[in-house]
Amino acid sequence: MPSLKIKSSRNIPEKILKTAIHLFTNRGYFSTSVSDIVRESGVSTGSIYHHFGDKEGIARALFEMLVLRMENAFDDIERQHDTAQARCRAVIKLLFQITEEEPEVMTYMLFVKHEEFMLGTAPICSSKPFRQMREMVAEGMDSGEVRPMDPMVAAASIFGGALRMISMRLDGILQQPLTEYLDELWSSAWRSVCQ
Amino acid sequence: MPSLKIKSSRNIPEKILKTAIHLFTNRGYFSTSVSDIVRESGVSTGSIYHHFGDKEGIARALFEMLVLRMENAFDDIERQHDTAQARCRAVIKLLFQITEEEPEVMTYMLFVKHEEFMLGTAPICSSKPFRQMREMVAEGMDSGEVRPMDPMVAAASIFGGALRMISMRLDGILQQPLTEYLDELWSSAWRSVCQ
DNA sequence: GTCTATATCCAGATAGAC
DNA sequence: GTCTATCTGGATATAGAC
Repeated sequence: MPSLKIKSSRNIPEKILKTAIHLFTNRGYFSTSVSDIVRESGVSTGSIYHHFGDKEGIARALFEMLVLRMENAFDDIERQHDTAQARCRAVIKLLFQITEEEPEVMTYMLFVKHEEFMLGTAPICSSKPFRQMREMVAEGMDSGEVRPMDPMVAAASIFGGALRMISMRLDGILQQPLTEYLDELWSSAWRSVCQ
Repeated sequence: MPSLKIKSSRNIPEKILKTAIHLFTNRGYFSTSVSDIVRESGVSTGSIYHHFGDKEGIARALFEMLVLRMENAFDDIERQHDTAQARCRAVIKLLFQITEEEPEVMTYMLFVKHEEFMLGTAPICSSKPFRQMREMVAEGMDSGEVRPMDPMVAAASIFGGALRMISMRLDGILQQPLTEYLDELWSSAWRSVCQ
């Protein structure tokens, strides 16, 4: 499984991105000024604009990078498992792990309203990783693992609980690491759609 | 069931709030200037600051009003139904109705990151309506309607799918009104936690 | 490629007449 | 209570040396 970590080498674009995701997720995009990024990263204004064009460019680069990594991770899951049940469980397990290991990555992917500052961007649930998740469920219905029902309802039922748990964990409402809830949550999720 | 509609009388604070929720949910809080509110509402800068103190005050008034209405609606549900099953279903039905009838209200309640501009505010899932939802599930576990399990996992399992459907509907991914999915979604949700 | 210094603009907020 | 006119700070972005 490829790490989703932002590589922490000393090169400048990566320093900028690391600082940006930290500030964007903790204070919010609009409450973070370029000067804040300059101060926290130690990189100059000029370099930032040289590499990313403008502030929105930083957000865009970050988003594209993280979505791509997520796509690749889901592709791996599809290769390593061949039932809908195993794939969906692996997706949830991965999402839980990322939430624990890199909460800012998960926050930026799921709970930042990108459309507000990245104009013309589709909402996150239209993105490829989300489509992959729905596709896994739809294939499970074709194969008979999942009972016949509306595909959107099925996808929401399988993944909805997990996404709620992630949200609550990131908001500090759950004390235990998500991985400790995995088995119980998965068994509930699967009961909701299995034959 | 009390309407959650913002009363559209001609008094000035209400005009301001109506315009504000529209702009905040469509463009975002930070991309909405007070001048935008002035232009769209026809109310002057001076009046806005007179009534709400500052821009954040508008957001705060809106939030408190909507949370209170939601609390009251949930109180009604608790009075009108006496099983966890009936209560949880009624909550989902209500949320679906509000999403269809007043999408901006639902967007502002659920998908706006209030912490970013209302400093010191707890995340929405710590708010009373969310606690009421979790409480309904916990009571169902005490009474034996819901099988024994972690209460947070149970709540996430029951309401997670519905919240996903709301999110997808507000993002334009679902073509049908949510009310048409209610029966199928509820049957999946309840299967995940029932005995 | 990286930096410092600076220009420009527009946001939030206020003053004070009516 | 409502309005218009105005102030001020800080934000994004650029210029140009090194």
